[in-house]
Amino acid sequence: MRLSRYFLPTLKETPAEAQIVSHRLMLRAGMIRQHAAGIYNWLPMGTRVLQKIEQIVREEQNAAGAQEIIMPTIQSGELWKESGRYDDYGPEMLRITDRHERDMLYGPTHEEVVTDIFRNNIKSYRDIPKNLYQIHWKFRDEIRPRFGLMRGREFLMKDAYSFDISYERSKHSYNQMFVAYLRTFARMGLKAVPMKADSGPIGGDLSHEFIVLADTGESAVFCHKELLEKPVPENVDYDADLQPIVDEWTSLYAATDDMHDASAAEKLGGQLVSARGIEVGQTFHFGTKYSVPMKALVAGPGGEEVPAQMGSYGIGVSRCVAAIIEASHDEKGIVWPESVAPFHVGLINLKVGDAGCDEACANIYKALQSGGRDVLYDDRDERAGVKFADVELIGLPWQLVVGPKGIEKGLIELKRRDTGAREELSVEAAIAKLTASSS
RNA sequence: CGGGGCGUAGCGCAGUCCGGUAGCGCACUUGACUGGGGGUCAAGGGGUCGUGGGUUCAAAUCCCGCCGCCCCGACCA
Repeated sequence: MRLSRYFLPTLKETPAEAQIVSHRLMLRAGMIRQHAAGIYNWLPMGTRVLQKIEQIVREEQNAAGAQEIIMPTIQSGELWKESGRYDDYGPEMLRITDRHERDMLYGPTHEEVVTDIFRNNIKSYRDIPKNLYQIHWKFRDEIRPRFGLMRGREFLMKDAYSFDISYERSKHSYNQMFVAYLRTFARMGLKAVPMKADSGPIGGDLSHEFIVLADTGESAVFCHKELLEKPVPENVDYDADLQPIVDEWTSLYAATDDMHDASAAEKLGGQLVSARGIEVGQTFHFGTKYSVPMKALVAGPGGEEVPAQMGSYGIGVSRCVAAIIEASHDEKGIVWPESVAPFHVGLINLKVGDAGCDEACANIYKALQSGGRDVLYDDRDERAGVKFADVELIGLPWQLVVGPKGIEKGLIELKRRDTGAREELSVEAAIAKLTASSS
């Protein structure tokens, strides 16, 4: 993409309403603009990152055996009356009446709808397990939206729902999502620690919040130091027994504020990490909470009808964008992990109009693109300082700097955003280096 | 919803106390000079001062209502 043609309204100064770093940087880097309290427009730069994250989530969900569907954003209130939540949910649910005075709502979550899909189409234990997920927009009319995307009212969420014949079997579905989450967040460059969560009135131990440590986190969290360094599982066979992996991750102490056991944590001594955390995902087994009232029954091997055992698994996709920035930025701006960066390389032409620079940049631009790299080519007729500041603000992993002095010697500069390391090399060597590894 | 703060040009702000017809920096436009880390010089454009009403010869400024945004709290991916 040529920057001169790209819609990228960067800001030198921080808008007054933005208090936390991710919100500030997203506004300054031209990723988002606020539409109303807790509701945002996603501009091209933000959209690219959001889609990168979405794709990682999608790939890992698919690998774990979940199947993507799309459910409506506007739902019928009838289903919610069936489950009993229409009256329970409260003002957080945005209620709408259509022209025929029917009760509708903008979905804050989709247990009812997915349960309805399930019961209408699945009748036998032979047809399950099933895990259905979607990635789309939810609306929750928060009392107080704040912190930009961190607590918006409208947000992009991945929500998966598993259906099993028995509690024992549903544990496997739960474990599949648990392991998929470990991998998903790691691929985004996030260190997300699974922490025991309050599973509410249902009880049981099958609920975890996946927490990213960051100073601006909304809640206090505590965990064993080792959890932050633990490598995530590779080449997972999701049909195999995943319990050992889950046990390995859940045997070390980790708890959010409301689940914190001070005396247990004390025993860790110097191994205890006490920090703030951002919740980026949650896994939750809720059994027959919806399948019983909504009559989502399947015939078991003996012909008896039993309610499906269900679980739900959420990832705050748009929140992840903010969480990644909270976890990865410096005084100059965002430092994107390569896997979610909107572009791989920022190509800076220091002297637009100089024949040598223009030609070298055009060649590099073309070569990198055919090598599968996303390149943001700063071909604006601007001073060097402006260009460097912008490229660093938007946080691309690599900078390629092409200037007349270097070109005379056949050299350009390659710089990493995260380490600041820079080297001078030939055009060919730079292209080779940037197209070598896949990411 | 309780408490606090803010609304003046795209962004950051001054002016409000003490009423006299709107200003600064950045951004933007044009030209020249420039060119290796948020340029220089010159000339420009852009604002019903959130909104409705009131007081007054006169309101960004004083009074009343409303709307919006931000922060702390209760609530939450």
